[in-house]
Amino acid sequence: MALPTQAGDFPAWYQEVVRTADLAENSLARGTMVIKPYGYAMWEAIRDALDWRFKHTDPPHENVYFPLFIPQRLLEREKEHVEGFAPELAVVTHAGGEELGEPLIVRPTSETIIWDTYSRWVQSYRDLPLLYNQWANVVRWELRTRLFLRTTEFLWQEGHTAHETREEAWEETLRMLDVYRQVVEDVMAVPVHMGRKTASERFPGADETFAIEAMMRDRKALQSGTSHFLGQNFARAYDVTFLGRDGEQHHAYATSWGVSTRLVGGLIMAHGDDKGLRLPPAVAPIQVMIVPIPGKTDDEVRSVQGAIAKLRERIAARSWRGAAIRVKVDDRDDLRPGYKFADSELRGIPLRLDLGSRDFQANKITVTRRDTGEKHELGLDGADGAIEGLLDGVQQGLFDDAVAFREANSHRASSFDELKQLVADAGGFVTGSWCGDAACEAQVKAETKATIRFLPLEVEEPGAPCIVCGRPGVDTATWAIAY
RNA sequence: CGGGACGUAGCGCAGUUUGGUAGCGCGCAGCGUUCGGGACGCUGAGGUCGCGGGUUCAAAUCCCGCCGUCCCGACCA
Repeated sequence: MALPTQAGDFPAWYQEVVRTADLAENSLARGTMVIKPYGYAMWEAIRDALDWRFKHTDPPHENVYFPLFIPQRLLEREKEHVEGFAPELAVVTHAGGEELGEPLIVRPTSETIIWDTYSRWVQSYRDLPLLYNQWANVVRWELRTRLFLRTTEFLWQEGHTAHETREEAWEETLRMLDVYRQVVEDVMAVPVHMGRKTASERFPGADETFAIEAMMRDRKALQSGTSHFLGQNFARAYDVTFLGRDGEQHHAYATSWGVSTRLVGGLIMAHGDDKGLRLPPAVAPIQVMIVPIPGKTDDEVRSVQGAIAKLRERIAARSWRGAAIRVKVDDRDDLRPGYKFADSELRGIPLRLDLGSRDFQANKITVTRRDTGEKHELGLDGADGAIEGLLDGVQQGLFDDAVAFREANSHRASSFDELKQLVADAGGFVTGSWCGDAACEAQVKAETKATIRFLPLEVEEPGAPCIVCGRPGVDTATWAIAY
């Protein structure tokens, strides 16, 4: 279980944590997984935080649901889009005991069916904007899969908006990217960079793709969410036109944005350590675990149990970040305390309270922070009052840890040799000047396996020559090996 | 699709070279001793050895065919 120092060993550690912490397991169908209650609860916490923010933007978004199946001809309307997704489509050719006249695609994403529908919903500029999101599953026939990070079927949300003007759609694209940043940083305690993608990493059919990029504990990058400015491409392909204020017909402008259950994988890999998961309290299905340490005599057992029951109630009656504190007593009577300590750590529970008869007699209780391992002694009577502050501490501590780790593993390169050496020896993020040519980008990938993870949100002239070819740089790029 | 490895109990594996009663660790069930950092003893349950065919007195083991999984690469939230 030791956290590997070599990137190549990381998958084994990851697999082990996902399995032993009881988050998910492989299922029978190729590349798919069964998400178990503990793992699903983590997803729910992330999902709810996102959903709330979608609904509280100005103007707000609403949820809708579109079908799982997409008629093949519909998908084929947008050329770049269909070419991008063709290799990874699952197609239903038989149903009801017969071969279908027209195959049905299992959605890999829903732009096509949604924009076909929007063509009937939009006639006037007064119908705009459409600000809709759906929570759904999608299927992409990936060649290699890994629990949560890349599965054949995954859960996600996809926002699809239609706008009157280019400016408005552009703003929406960046607004939702920032919503992702907020949730991933504030709730998951994972710091991210927001940036533009290069043309080669762009979503098929998008004019511009933005992403949030996080660093994992093995120093590899994980694209954690994307927000696309789709221009008028889908409006043209699906005839979404409206009569404008000027009395003329116009094509609507589009955005789409999504995050998936991959975030759960990112959470595990951004915070995990030798002992297993480390969960930020905002995501933790159980925030506080109370471990009773039974005494020798029946009297002792009873008094400890009584004290724990009272403490549990007092903690559960308190709230943190607007919700009741999720507290549990590990009352499994067939396990020894040492096992329960390790189990609580493996599952990443932010705070553990140990109470035995010695504590009870001294009227105190020991609290252990999962993120740092620090132990504090609290008075038994006022212990519940300290929990909120401690949860704040863990939430902030994990974020600060991750920021420090990322900064320690971010480097600048001024030459190709330096880039190659940094990627090979140090790993992490390497920033340098780039001429904008896809050939230079491809050369770096071929020689180092590193790809450009992001460019700054605004084009920024680096004022230095491209570190690959030496021609004038037009952008500042950050390279990394990615998941 | 190219290169490599593997398929034996719920999980992790040994046994295959050299054919001869199906094994180990963890987990699981019962009982007892334990219990402040992953306890121990005893007893027990659990297996069409991936599938199909062949060779043989006898196949997890040898031969042929098929299926599946994992790892490295190309694809990707």
